[in-house]
Amino acid sequence: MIRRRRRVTIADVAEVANVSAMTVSRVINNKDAIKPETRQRVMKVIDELDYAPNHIARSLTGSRSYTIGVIVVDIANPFFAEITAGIETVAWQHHYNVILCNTQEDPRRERQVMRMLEAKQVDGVIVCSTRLADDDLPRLLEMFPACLLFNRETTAKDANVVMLADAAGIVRLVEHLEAGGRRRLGMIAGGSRSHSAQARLDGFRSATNGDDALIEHIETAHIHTGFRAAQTLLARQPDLDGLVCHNDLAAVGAMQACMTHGKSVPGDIAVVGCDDIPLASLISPKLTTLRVDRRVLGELIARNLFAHIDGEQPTRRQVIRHQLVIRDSAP
Amino acid sequence: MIRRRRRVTIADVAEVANVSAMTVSRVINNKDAIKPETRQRVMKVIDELDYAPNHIARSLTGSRSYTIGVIVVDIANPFFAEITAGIETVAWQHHYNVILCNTQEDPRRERQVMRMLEAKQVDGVIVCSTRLADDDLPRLLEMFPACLLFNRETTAKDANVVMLADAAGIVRLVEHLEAGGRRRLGMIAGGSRSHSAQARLDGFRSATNGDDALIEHIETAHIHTGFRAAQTLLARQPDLDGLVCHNDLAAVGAMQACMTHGKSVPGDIAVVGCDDIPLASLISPKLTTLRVDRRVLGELIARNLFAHIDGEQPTRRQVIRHQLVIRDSAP
DNA sequence: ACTTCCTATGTTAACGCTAACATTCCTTCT
DNA sequence: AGAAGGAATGTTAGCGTTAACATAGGAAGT
Repeated sequence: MIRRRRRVTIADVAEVANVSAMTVSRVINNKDAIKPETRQRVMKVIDELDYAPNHIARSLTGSRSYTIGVIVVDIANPFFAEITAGIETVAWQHHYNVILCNTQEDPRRERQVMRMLEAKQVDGVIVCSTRLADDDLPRLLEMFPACLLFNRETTAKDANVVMLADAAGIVRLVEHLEAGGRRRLGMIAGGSRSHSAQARLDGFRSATNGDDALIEHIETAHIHTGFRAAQTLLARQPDLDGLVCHNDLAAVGAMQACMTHGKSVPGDIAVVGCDDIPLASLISPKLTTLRVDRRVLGELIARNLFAHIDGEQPTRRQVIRHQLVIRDSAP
Repeated sequence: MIRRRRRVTIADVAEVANVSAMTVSRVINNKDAIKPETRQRVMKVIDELDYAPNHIARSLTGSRSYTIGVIVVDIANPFFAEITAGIETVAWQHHYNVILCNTQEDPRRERQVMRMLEAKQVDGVIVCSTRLADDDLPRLLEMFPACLLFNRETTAKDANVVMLADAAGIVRLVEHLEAGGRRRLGMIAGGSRSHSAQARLDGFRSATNGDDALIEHIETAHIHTGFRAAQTLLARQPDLDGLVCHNDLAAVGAMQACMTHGKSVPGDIAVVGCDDIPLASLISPKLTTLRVDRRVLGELIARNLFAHIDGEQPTRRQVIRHQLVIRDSAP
C-alpha cells in the first residue's frame, strides 16, 4: 500500500562523487581526516542530489535512535500538555524527536506502550504519573538506556526522578491560612490512585492535626464534585473558616458551595486551590493557589533525561517546589 | 554513552528452537504455511526468551515504520492537545506510534521537522494549521507516503484535507443573533496569519453587509485584547446590539468591556464567542459559542490518514461543521 | 634509499529483519 | 512406480549505514 519514493542513498552520492561510501559517511559525520578538496566535492554532490541520511538505518547500526518516548496519562490535560511542550523543546535542541504515548490511565496500555517504545529502540523514556504497580515498574523501566519518572518514586536502577513538592506546597498553604488567622481548616482531598492526591493529603495532615472528620474525599476533582464535597463537609463542620482543596476546579466548586451555605469568601471562610489553572484568576473572588511553571518543568525534566543519555552525571532526584499565588479567596 | 542491553534476536530464537530464522519470522508474522507443531515450539521459545521484534530493523526492510508524525503549532494549546489525543487513540488502534512535533509557529522549524520525519521514515504526517507558504508546502508534503492537512488547503498531490467550517459557523451565529432581533452587529476579528481567523472574518462579512467600520482586529486573541478591542469598537459604534468575537477569550474580555460601558449582556448587547473553551460555561453570563468535539475531530483526522496509508480510497476533502451552543450571553 | 609513520581513502562485515528464490519431503494421481 | 504438485522449511541477499580493519601514498628521518 505504502509507496515510498526512492531515497537518495550514500551509495548514490559516493558513485557520483567518485569516492567510497565510507568517505561520504565520514564527510556527513565530520569524522576522521578528509582532504578539504574531497569534502567539498562530496558536499556539492550531497547538495545536488538532495541527499539526507536515513535515520532508520543509522539507528540500526549506531547506538542511538535520536528518539525518546514520553508517556503521559492524558495529553488533553493542560498540565501534561504544557509539560510535553517543554520536553519537546529541549528534545529538539538535542536533535531528538518525541514519540508521544497517551495511556488514558490504563496500566495495561502503559505496559504495552513501553514494550513498543523499547522495540522502537528509543534512547530514553519520560514517564509522567504512571499508574503501574511498584512490582511491575522496575523491570519495564530497566529496558531503556535512560529513563525519568515524573511524580513517582521507584526502586528501578538508573531511574531518575523529578517530584513536585506537593506536600510541602500544601503545608505552605496551610501556614498562609493560619497566618491569616484561620483556625479551623478542612480539606477536600483528591482521588486515591494519584500520587499527588496522596501527597497533598499527607501535607495537609502533617500541617494540621489531621482530624479525619475535617477531610472530605472526591474521586475525580471537578467543579461539581468539589461543590458536593464542600456541601457535605460544611454540613458536618459548620464552623470551618478555611478550606484547602485538592485542585483549583474543586476549589471553584467549593467556593460556590460556601456561598450557597451563606458563607462569604474570604470573609467567613478562606478557600485555596492548587495548580493555578487559567480559571483561577478569572473567577471572582480570584483564587489563591499553588503554581508551577509547567513548561519550565517539562524543560527541566527533559534536561535531566538528556544528561543521563549523554552520560553526564544526572541528578538522581530533583524536587520542584510550588510557588504560592496569593489572591482574593485567601488574602 | 548509551548502553543498550543486548536484545534477543530472531537468530537466538531460531537457534534454540532449532529452525531457520525465516521460520521464526514466518511464525511471528503469521505468514505462509507452518506446521502447527513447529509453530508451537517456536512460540514457546519466543516466550521463554522474551523475544520481541526489533522495529527499527523491520522498518529498514519492510515498507512500514508504524510511525506517523503529527505537527502542531502549539501542543500546549488545549485545542491541539485534544486533537492530538484523538489522533493518538486511533494511531494506537492501528498499532502505530505518534512522533509529536511542536513548531511554535515557526515555518523554518516546520520545514526542518518535516525533513527529520521523512528521514525517520514515517508512514504519514498530519499537519495542523501549518504556517508554511503555499509554494513550499507541496514539495515538503510529497516526501511522505501519506499526508493530511488540517485547516489548510494545498495543491500538493495526494494530500487529504480536513477543514473546520469556520465561515459557515460564524454565519450561523450571525443568523442566530438576527433571529434574536439584533440588528447592528460588530465583530472582533483575529490575527491575520491564522487561517481560521480569516475564515471567521469572511463568514462575518458575507453574513452581514461587511461594513469595515463594524470590525475591530486583534493580533492575538486574549481576554485583555478582546476587552480593549471592544472598548474601541463601542466608542466608535455606541449603538451596537450584537458582537461576534473571534474566540471565547476575546468574547469574555468583550463582555467585560460592554459592562464597563454601561451595556448589559445580553439585555443591551448580545455577545458570542467561538470554540467553547471550559471558561465559556463558567463565567456569568454563560457564553453562547460554537463547539467542535476536538477529540472526535482528532480521531476523524487520524482515520482519514490511515485510510490513505492502508490504500483505501480516502476522502480527499472533509469539512467539519461547528455545533451552535446557545447560552445566556445571546439566548 | 629504506624504514617509519602519518594522512587519506578503501574494503568488509555487521546491525536484525524479510523478500525472493531454492530445496526437501510428502501426498496424490495416472 | 514415476510424475506432479503442494506443504514446510531453508538459503541468499539486501535494506542503508557505520565500526573496524586494511591499504595506498607521501613526508620525514636516518
